[in-house]
Amino acid sequence: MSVEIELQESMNYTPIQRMRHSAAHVMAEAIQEIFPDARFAIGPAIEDGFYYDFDLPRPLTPDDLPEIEQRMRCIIAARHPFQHDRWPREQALEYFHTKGQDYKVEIIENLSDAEVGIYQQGNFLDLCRGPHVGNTDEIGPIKLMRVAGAYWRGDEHRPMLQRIYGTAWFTQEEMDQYLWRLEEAQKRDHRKLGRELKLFTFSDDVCAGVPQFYPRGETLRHLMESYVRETQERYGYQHVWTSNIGKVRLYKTSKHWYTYRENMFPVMKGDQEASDDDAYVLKPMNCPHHILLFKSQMHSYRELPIRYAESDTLYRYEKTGTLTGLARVRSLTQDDAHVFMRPDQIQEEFNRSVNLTLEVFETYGLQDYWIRLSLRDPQKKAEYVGSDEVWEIAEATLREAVESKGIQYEEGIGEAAFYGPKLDFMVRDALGREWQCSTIQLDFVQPMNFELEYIGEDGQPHRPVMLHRAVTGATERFMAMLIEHFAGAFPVWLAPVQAMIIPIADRHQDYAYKVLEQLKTAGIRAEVDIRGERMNAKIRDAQMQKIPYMLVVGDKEATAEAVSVRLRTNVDLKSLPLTQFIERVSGIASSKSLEL
RNA sequence: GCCGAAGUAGCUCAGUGGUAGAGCAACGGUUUUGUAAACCGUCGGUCGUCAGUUCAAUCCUGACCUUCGGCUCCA
Repeated sequence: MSVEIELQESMNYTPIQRMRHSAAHVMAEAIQEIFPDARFAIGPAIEDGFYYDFDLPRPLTPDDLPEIEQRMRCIIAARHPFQHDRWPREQALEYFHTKGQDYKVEIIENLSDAEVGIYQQGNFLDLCRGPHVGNTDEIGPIKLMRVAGAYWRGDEHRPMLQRIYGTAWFTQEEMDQYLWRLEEAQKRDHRKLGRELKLFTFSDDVCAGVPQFYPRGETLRHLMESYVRETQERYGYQHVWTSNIGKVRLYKTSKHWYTYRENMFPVMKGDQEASDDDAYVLKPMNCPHHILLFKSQMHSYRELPIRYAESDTLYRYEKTGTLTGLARVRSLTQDDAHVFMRPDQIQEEFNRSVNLTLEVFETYGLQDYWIRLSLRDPQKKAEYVGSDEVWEIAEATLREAVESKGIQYEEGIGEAAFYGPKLDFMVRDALGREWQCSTIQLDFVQPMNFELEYIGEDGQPHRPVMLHRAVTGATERFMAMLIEHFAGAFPVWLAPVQAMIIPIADRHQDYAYKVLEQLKTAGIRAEVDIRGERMNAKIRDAQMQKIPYMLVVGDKEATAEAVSVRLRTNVDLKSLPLTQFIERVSGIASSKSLEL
């Protein structure tokens, strides 16, 4: 987000945002007291709080926060009024230049107004459009959360500034509630649950960002992927399999090489005499491979659309600093598909993709997502391939398709893929970070790169249009989201272990295994807990593993061919005939119900 | 990749310039249990890796690996 936009948006601050923005200024004053040579960048209100970016003579550490916070409290208690003024542009430039405030000077230079806003509280004077609260004592409880690095203007080629994030609320109750919410969110963190529920792990001896899945995690992956596969087939997709490696020249043809070569895992250069173009890399994306499948045969207009789907693992060398549990990995399994179609089929194929995605979201009970229409940044045309004309057609077509479908969306300028605009489904994780999952991309460019053709009704070759789409995106990232969405308590159809059989005493083990056999025969994933623990301990452990059903078996159950059913919701269903339990679970699992 | 923090037993963590501890887990024994942790005992760590400083390094310094919080990026 540009500084200009932030400053403009600040005009529309809500009361709490205004207070948070004022808190940022107070923090800046505290910093000025500690570091008289500090240079100030920007300090807006954000969701739940505020931040301010500083250029300081030394790095901040978390140990600095208490002192800054203490000084802020003093400033707040000193009841300084926020004084607003408007200075002529030249005066402001002169002032900030004299003060060595280069960042402020740069901001003013980018403003076209004749006058600029100035706010002062206590000894701190800042360039700012405001608005602010009237007096520092109107600022509620504050807490500084963390220090972080941030590039000036978000540009990695510009200086790295130090950012302090803080939170501010009108009342202590709201603050406490917010901190409690953060704690609760941390309990859902998929990295923590992934270890506790024995789903996956990472090893320093493999590769950063490459998860290793335990049996329970693999079961979960497999169920997720099977579900998408079945659904896709119902929607008319055909599955293909392409390799895990490809030659550099393939990705040069698709132009991916020129944008992403730094992110491709090199494998080897085969023959010493071979050219660089013949070197191998691990497959970073499927599109060129699917395109080869299409291109290697003649196609009639009657065959279209052709929908090739593939769910396999791609490798991308993501920068180390970007890796985050399963949410950002270097080995990602995309439920990818490429549709080759006639131009007149775009609308229908788009609808088909959207419907497929929404159906899957519905099954998972996902509601906390939003949709972004990702467009090209017209200021940075060089970063995209394809002519203006093609882009205009693609963007207009996609926008028209979204609107005719009646979908609510927000536009994301500069969020397009390098070959075309897309529709992205954005989901939030437990800690409020947003991740792109599903995506639908319209592409007129790759068919040109590969000179794709089909034979039309007129007997002449025509160029097809492509649709790239992923339903859940990457299995890994979607799993991260599901773990957090369900807090590890997966619906029955997804639970790696659906039932834990708990024999009360050793003499009940035979019956427990008999129950296990019958459950397995019925396709229910179950285990017997034969450890020498007491029943209470076994129940506790199954509960902590979020296993949907705990089946306690003792003398009564053995004689009655029954199981005593306890749900992970603490509900006790008492003794049920085994056949009745099997019927119940089978029904819930096959309907993918979220009930127990 | 950049800024900052961190890495001690399988997990959660304590600790010190003189080669380390707790709880849980695991294992062994006792107990044979009716809906969220029985009791006793045992094992377990070249303190992330490699160099350097030092009589002596888990502790200090450097590089690297990995993780965490952000920034940038995400076909």
